[in-house]
Amino acid sequence: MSSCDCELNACVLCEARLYPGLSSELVCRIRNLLIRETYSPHQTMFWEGDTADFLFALKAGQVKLTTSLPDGRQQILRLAIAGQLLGFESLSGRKYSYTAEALTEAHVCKINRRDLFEVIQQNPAVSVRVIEALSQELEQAEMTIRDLGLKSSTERVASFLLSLMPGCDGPKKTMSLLLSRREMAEMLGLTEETVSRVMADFARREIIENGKGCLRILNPGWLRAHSGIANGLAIVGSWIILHAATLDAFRIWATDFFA
Amino acid sequence: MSSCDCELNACVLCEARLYPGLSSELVCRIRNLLIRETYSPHQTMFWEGDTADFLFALKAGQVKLTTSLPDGRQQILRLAIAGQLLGFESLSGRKYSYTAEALTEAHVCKINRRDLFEVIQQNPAVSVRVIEALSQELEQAEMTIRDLGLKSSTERVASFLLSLMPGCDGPKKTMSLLLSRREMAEMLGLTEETVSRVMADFARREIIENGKGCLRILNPGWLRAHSGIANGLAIVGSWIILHAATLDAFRIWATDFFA
DNA sequence: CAACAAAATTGATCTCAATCATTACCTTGG
DNA sequence: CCAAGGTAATGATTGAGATCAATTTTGTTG
Repeated sequence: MSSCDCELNACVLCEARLYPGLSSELVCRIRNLLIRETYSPHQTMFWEGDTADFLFALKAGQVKLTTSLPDGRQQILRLAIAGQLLGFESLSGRKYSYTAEALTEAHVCKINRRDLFEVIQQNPAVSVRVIEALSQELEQAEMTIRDLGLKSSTERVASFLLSLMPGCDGPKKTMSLLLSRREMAEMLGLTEETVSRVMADFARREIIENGKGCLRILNPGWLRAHSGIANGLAIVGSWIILHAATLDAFRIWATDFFA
Repeated sequence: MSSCDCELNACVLCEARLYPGLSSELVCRIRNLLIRETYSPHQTMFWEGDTADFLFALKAGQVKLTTSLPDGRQQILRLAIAGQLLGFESLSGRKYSYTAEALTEAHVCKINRRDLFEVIQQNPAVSVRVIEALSQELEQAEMTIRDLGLKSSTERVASFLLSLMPGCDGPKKTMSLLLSRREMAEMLGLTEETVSRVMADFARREIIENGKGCLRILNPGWLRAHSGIANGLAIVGSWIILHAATLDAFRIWATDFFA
């Protein structure tokens, strides 16, 4: 396709994440509908309430999604990462339901909502990818609902910190913390002060170690045990009491243990 | 297609919601992959942790989606209604991430996960529908996140009651309340007692009137004003102070008012 | 570097909702 | 009829986290 004005391999991430297994011809056709953009840190991609003309695929970087009640109370819905889709929530509505602000430099592909329909109707592989991405985001959102509905402040901060750990491999790895205390509070449904206190407590117990804008997790095991995802299991006399929800995890553990 | 063993118009909702504009031939082909099922009230469709072999489309009825932490704390994620999809969150994983229990008699179509991929790859119209449905569910989930993160107990109960109102038309209409106090609490991130107190308070103020399993909203305006979605607006001297998030709603209100 | 502003920490107090406990109110079945 | 068990309402008390306030730390700018 000679009218294709983009090199095939220029947009690796985009291609890898959205168009695996498509012919180069098809990719090119789609490419012409896509607009690539880069946002710098703290730049706002779009505002809650704006007319949602474009939908976005995040190729690299991290984006903060915020919504608020009319009286000004703010909630961070999630931190979008590479591979996620932005703005699809407004597919049937007309307006963005949240504000999207880049935390790091962010590379996106944006597409007009009409063009999107054309693309997904013509490219089954793309629609499968979109469905998978949306399903995963829905699952993640539902886990957030669970956490906000059930967890204590300590558990919320603990699970948040764990969610920052890249591969759950080695402990003691320093990593960057892009959010301020206020933003952490806005994510976790707490106040700035509470987050600060919990973090200070963690540091005092030598579970974490925090410098400016970065963080080192010294004791991920403790965090896991106090993040609410720990197994509910009690030993009373010669009885082992465990919650039904834990049964499966226990089975695996027990099999390993007694092998 | 003679091998089609179902009448075309037997499954109106299913067709209407998932397959608009498809040829009857295509619909028939898809139909053979679909399994229709009916669940009675309190029957469990699937359990959290079960292998997710099937995905569901809810055609009629109401289904409660519950998840829990390993120590037994429970959270209702949402009440699924006709037109919504169930189990898609497990599309890339292997297990259901929540338990689905019918509240009313529930009519569903279920489909094997492999067959689903075939269907959406062959039928662009279906995938568009699925994408729209998932987007809407994601938007709804994000609104729930906002509510759990920000709202007070009164605001939570008020918005929950409003969400039960069918068409926001006339007030004073009696409707059925399918959830117990405990279940309302599990939805709203509160305790049974708190919900009971707030409801009693509403009844005392003559905002609602509640019998067993049913409910009459006497003053929807009050509920709206106290559900957290009310406009943030204060008048100080000759100044009108309003939050940026309210600006748009205010503009519309003001235009009407001064016309 | 001083001077200022913003972010973070820490302390004191308060409040809303959780917790604990009791009673009332149903429904169902013997 | 009462006994039993489950749901709801209500009271008394506690407690986790919010709020208010002060201080320290960090970052920014002339």
